[in-house]
Amino acid sequence: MSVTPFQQAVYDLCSQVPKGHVTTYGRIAKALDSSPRAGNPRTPRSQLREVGNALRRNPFAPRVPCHRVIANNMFIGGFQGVWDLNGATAPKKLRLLKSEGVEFDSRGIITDTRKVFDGFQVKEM
DNA sequence: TACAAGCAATAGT
DNA sequence: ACTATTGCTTGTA
Repeated sequence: MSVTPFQQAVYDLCSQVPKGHVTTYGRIAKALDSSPRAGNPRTPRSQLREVGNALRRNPFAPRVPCHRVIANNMFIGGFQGVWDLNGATAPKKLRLLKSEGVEFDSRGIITDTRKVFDGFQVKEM
């Protein structure tokens, strides 16, 4: 499958998240909203799904730090399409993030919300 | 090529 | 706490 422009934008934004930081779906959606394409009125709500969709497919599996994307409610979120801390992939995501300096509590909530990255540079298309 | 269904969520009520 | 939302991606006919 080929990569769509939307996915490129999403992955680019994901790549902008520095090591040891995380971001949220809302932030990405908002960043995308800052570089709208004419004639495409969209709302952050719809973009959330698009972002999640793109990341879930994740054609750039380990190349894109999709594990640095968490939910806006500070929940770590899912991984590889599985939204379950007891799943097979979530612990992996937790360990990955922890190795980068981002810690979560036993419920999967980030302990240091200051590590949420919010300085996306919107790339012009 | 065309159509239909689904989605790692969020905001508002 | 629950419900509604909304555009893009993916898969199949």
